[in-house]
Order: sequence, then structure tokens, then C-alpha cells
Amino acid sequence: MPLSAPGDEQDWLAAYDPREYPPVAVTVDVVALTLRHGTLHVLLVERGTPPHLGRLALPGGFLRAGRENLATAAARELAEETGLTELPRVHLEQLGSYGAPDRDPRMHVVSVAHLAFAPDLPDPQAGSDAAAAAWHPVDTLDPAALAFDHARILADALDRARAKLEYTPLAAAFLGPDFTIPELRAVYESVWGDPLHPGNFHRKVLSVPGFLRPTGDTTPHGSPRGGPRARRYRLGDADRLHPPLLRPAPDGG
Amino acid sequence: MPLSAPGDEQDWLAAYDPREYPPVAVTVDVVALTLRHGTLHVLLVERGTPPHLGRLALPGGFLRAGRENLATAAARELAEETGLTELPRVHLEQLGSYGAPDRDPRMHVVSVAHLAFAPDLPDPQAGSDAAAAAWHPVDTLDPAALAFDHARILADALDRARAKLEYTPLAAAFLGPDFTIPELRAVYESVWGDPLHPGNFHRKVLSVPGFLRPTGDTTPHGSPRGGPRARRYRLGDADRLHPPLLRPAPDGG
DNA sequence: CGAATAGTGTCTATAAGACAATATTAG
DNA sequence: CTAATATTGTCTTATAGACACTATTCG
Repeated sequence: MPLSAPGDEQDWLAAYDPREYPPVAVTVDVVALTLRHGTLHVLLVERGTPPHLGRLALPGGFLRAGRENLATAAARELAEETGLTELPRVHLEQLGSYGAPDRDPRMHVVSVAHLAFAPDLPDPQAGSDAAAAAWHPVDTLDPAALAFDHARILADALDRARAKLEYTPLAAAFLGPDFTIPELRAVYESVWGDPLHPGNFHRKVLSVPGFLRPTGDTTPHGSPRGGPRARRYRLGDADRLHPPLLRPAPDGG
Repeated sequence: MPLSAPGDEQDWLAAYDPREYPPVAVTVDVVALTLRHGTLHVLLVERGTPPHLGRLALPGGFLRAGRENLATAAARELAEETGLTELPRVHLEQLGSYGAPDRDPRMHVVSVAHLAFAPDLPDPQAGSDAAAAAWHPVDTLDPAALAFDHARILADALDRARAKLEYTPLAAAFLGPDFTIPELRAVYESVWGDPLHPGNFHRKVLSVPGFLRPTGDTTPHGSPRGGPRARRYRLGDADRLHPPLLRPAPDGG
């Protein structure tokens, strides 16, 4: 219920003037994930200003008030930090908002965090804005190296990513338009951190209706250490996996 | 990355003054769901001021800058609109943020929507703030009667609620501390809108580890139209259902 | 050739759904 | 008594996971 406030706020609401209002800033942050050399990486920038100068942070910035919606702002920030004007084949979704009053020492900042899945993108060295940005492996990343509450946001993003692979075809967002089932399995193994049984995985993904559609051709070569060529697939029309690909259960519970 | 902005914004950021900044308001809205007489209801208020005067809206209001976080603000708004100072046994979680520039005609408002599951609460007539609030059945609600983009928010909330029942024990949040398996089944049937097989449901919920814990006693009476007394249960310690209770598949795939 | 891998077959334990059966209670 | 309901039992079918096997390709 925007701008309708209860009780004692209602009077001055009628004659609303934003300049009298205690300020809240809205920013948009992006947890951009990609796979490089088979391991999961996240895009981080090194902060050039205080607070947390020199520490790593998620790419992000202010919402341009009155001019863009949240998803647009997230895509814009991601494009600026990667130096890519085009971001083809990148999945972008909202993750959640973080609004603790003290999460930024300067003022109350509400950050709307987003989650991006991208195929292997080039190193963000080109643009000037992207100079401080780089891909970092998530498994060797020290959470204490992150500024603000970005370690928490990253942790939430990884939880969400792992869950999304179970019941959506989004694993393919880490790959090109065509891909093989072993490549798809590598995505699941990297994000979930568990090795999967090749044969069972193969049969299972093929059994999900609408997940994969064969292109008819195969890879030109076998895998680096031998083996036959793999068939190539494209995404089907399903936007949910029925039945889902469940992770190996977290032990006893 | 709060307050770290790329390129041309970086200069004036150092000498940041919120009064020079294009204003964005942050509100918190709540989609509060409860079960009354076996049907799902949502808490709505009738707007007393333009825009959308007289139309129905989700309860909500401004985030108190610098003084509260998002979840606290949502709980406060819900308490104010229901007239209840205590909100025991209410599950509250963040749903998502809505920030299209034109969603409120007065200014750019980012609303952080929340989702609440509550046991059958009294009608919100008591407090003055809650005068215009009432529970509305969701299945007979005309989406066009809702102000702003609240129909979309409500639809997203229902999607989330239906999905959450599959893999979390949150159905119990609609019930008291003790409940019977038929009562729990009624929650699933109301939220999913499908009748479930009593026998199979019974066995299935009991088979999920950590979901239900028997209290040892039973209901004092049978159900209104006959039948034996039902055993009472309390929630177990699981916060996820493994394996999940999957909905009947949406037809062909 | 030897090793690694894509893809298929087979078997078993488990789970889901249809249905039946029994016991208990309301009216 | 009759109807409705809680709970348990049984059976069939689908699925997950373990494992084996074949064919293909790299070095």
C-alpha cells in the first residue's frame, strides 16, 4: 500500500513533501554467477571509496528514481560492471531486499539484491567502470572479505541458485544455446558441490518432459580424455521441471 | 553495493546530501493469509485517500528510516491493521520488491512485499487504524478491485504460498499449536484448491521425518458428521520437508 | 592398445496413488 | 442403525540409485 500510512502519519501525508521525509536510499545489487573452468565464480568489485575501502563488494548502485524499474536497474548495473553493453543469454531475477538500518554506516539504505546466471563471460577489463571488477571463485572466497552485508546476500544467492536448479531449467543459463548432457551435469555438480552419477543423470534429465530437445547433431570431438561424441541439446519449452531433480538428501534429516 | 555508484555518480557521492537526491520512497506491504471457515482469506484495507480512493489495498506503510528493518516494519504494519498488539504464531517472510516507476502516480515508490501466514485471527474492528481492514476470500476476489499493482503482488503471494506448502511445514502456521492430520489436510486443500486423498495424505505426512510429533491425546469429539476422534500433533523440528509433498501435477507437463 | 567417457540396460528399494477394510463417533 | 470419518492395509505403478555393459574416441 504505497503512500498510504496509518494514523499519525496520515496528516502530513496529504501534503507530502519528500524533502521533509527521513531519507531512505534504494540501491540495486547483483550477485552474478558464472562457471569458469568448471568452478562457480561471482562477480565482485573492489571498493574505491569508504566505507569498506579496498574490500570486495557486489556490483550495484542507485536506482534511478522515476526512470527505471528494479530489473532494469540490475541489468544496467551488471552491464556497466562487466563492460558489456549487450548481455545476451543472461538470466536475471530478483533475490530479495536487505534493509537493516545500520547495514550502511552513512544512512539507511535498502538494497534490492538480484541474482544473475551467465554463461562464461569475458574478464571485465574493458570499460573504465569495470576496471575494479573481477570474477572470484566462490568456494575459496573469504566471507569476511566482503563489504557491508554482502556475505549474507551471497550466501542467500547460493542457496537460491542451488534450489533453483532442482525445479527449473536454469542450469542451462550457465551454458551456450546448445549443450551436451555431460556439460549440463557439470553445471549441477559445480553448483551443488556433489558429484552426480553420469548414467542416472543422463536418463533423468531426458525423462523430464519439456526440459531438453535434441538438436540432431553431436560435438565435433569426444571429451579431452577420450570417449564418444556427445549429442547436443537445446532447452525445451518447460519453465519448471516436473518432476524436479532433487539434490542428494542432506544426510539424516 | 550500497552507496557506491559507478562513474559519473561517484563525485557527488563523496559529498552526499539526501536532499539533493531524486526521491524514492520505501514502503512495506503485507499479504496476510488466513483460513476462515475452510477458505483462504487475505487481509485488505479500503483506501481512504486518493489515489485509488475507496478501492482495496494491501495493508502497509512507510519504512521508518533509520529505525527499523524490513521485517520489523512488516510486523508493525500487520499489527496496526489487525488491531492486535501481539501477533503470536504468525509466520512472516519477505515476498519480493516492486519498484516500477509508475506504480504509484505520486512518486517512485519501492514496495517491499511480505507474506504472512496466520491462524484464524479475529475481525480487525477494534483499533481505529484497523477500521477499514477486513478479511476477504481470495477465490471470489476481483483482481480489478485492488489498488496499484496489488493484484500482481497478491498473485505472486499465492504462488509462493502454494509452493511453500510443498517443501516446508508452514501449513501448520494456519493452525493452532496442536492440530490433527485432517485439519492439516484441510489447509493443503484450501491453499492448493484440490481435494487430497485422506488415507494417502495421512500416511505421507507421517512419513516425512521431523514434520509431525504426536502429542499423545486426541480431539474430545469426532468430526461434526461422525467418525472417530483424531490424534493431535505438534510440529516437529524439521524446517524443510524431505521428501516434499508435491502437488498433483499440472496436467500434461 | 588402454583409459576415459557417452549412452543404455537391469535390478532393487522406495514412494505415490488407487482402493479396500476396520474401527469409531454423530445424529 | 446409518452415514461419515480416522486410520491402517494392500496392491500396482513409477521413480531413484546402484551397478554393469557397450560403443566410441583420445592419446
